[in-house]
Amino acid sequence: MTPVHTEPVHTEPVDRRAQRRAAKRAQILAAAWTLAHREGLAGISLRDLADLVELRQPSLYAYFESKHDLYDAMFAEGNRQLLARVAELELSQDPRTATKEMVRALVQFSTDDIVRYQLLFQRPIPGFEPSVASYALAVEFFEFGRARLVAAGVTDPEDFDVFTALVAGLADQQVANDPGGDRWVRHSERVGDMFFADIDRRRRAAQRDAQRTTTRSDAKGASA
Amino acid sequence: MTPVHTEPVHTEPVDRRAQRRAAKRAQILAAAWTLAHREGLAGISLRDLADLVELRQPSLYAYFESKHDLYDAMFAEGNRQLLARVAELELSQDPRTATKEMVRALVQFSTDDIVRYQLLFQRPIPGFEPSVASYALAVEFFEFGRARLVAAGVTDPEDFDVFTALVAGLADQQVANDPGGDRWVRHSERVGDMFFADIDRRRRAAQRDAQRTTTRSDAKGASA
DNA sequence: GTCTATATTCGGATAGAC
DNA sequence: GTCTATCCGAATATAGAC
Repeated sequence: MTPVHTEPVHTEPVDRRAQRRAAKRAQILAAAWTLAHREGLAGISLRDLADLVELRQPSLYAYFESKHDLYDAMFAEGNRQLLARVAELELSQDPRTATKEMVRALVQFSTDDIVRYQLLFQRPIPGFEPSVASYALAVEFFEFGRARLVAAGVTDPEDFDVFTALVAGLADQQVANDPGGDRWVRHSERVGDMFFADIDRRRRAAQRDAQRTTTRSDAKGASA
Repeated sequence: MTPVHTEPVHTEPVDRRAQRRAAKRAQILAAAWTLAHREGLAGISLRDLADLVELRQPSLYAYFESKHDLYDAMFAEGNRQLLARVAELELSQDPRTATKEMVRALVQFSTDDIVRYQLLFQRPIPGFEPSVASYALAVEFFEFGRARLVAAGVTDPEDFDVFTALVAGLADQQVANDPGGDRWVRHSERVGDMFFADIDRRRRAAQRDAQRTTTRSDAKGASA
């Protein structure tokens, strides 16, 4: 009963301690997602969360500095999942096909978990702003998307704005009106084709204009 | 000072009473929008609201049965404003042009007041569902939009789903990333053209397929 | 690191006098 | 219809013992 040495009890290797701590943190995070699915993101209460992981509510503060800190961890986790999803995609060699595959993956990812979608792409928690570290993950995905479009020959920022609107619209409608389904997911390729057809159409129009200007004003001079 | 008859004081015509009441209700509603712009939709507190209209907080219950009832009135008002906006549009005779004008008007309407947009098109208040009467206004606008597309020859529900996604995407990106600006508003016509070009392109493809089937199997027989 | 106990704040809603 | 007074609930966060 009465230990002769208290030393051995306290000499649990630091690695083990950190490991146990990380595991508990992960458990709390998982429980937070469960609660968010049940009550909504804003509906998570630290009391309920503590119950789920068999802790008292104040003990959560040993793992997260505040509720916002918890949201921030969820935001980071969601973004890492998104990055992992696109990383495993085995994209086509054809850059346009690859772009459409990415669009579908993103819309599918959105409908797979709508509270995750809300946390990543909407602002459902008043006052919550991700930390710079977490936000960097979001930027990383954004830049990945842009790179796919650049590879497909789309470099104009205006074109990219149009593209983001198309993707956002598919995801938004999917999540809002057919959560978990595929009513808008299945239009991903079509919308991608629509976008590239528009790019081509505008390029032809621009070429035609340039042609007309050249022939009319000066046979082969530089335009003013 | 001391009234001989109390009667005249109480015989204020019912019309006047109702009028005063309606005016106060409108004042409260306007104050609620002001607060929503300042603190967010979910950030409205009945105490602050009462302060703004020089009432005590419980007195608000003489005008609204509950906070949800207040949100419902705001939801209805926003939808009436949207219907009024499109009603005054003087749409073009050409149905495709008219459709694009409507798209621009909706995206512009969204960026004109982002909390109104959130209330009408997102679900920022957990647990709030509009009443049937208010929801009917939203349906009315939806049907107006569908009628414009039918007039433009677009009747396939799948096509309409794609269309709603495009519009939702423009509004969503506009509100989220350039509130009050026009970074996505200005792409309204382009996206409309993109959509109709896609409709045409798919029709040509369908015709070509039908042609090929007919010529190959039976010169002029009905397809199986 | 976990606990008990509590501080603190704030919210919507109700009772009942006038 | 408006008021004062109050209820009731819920939430995050902190203090301090163990």
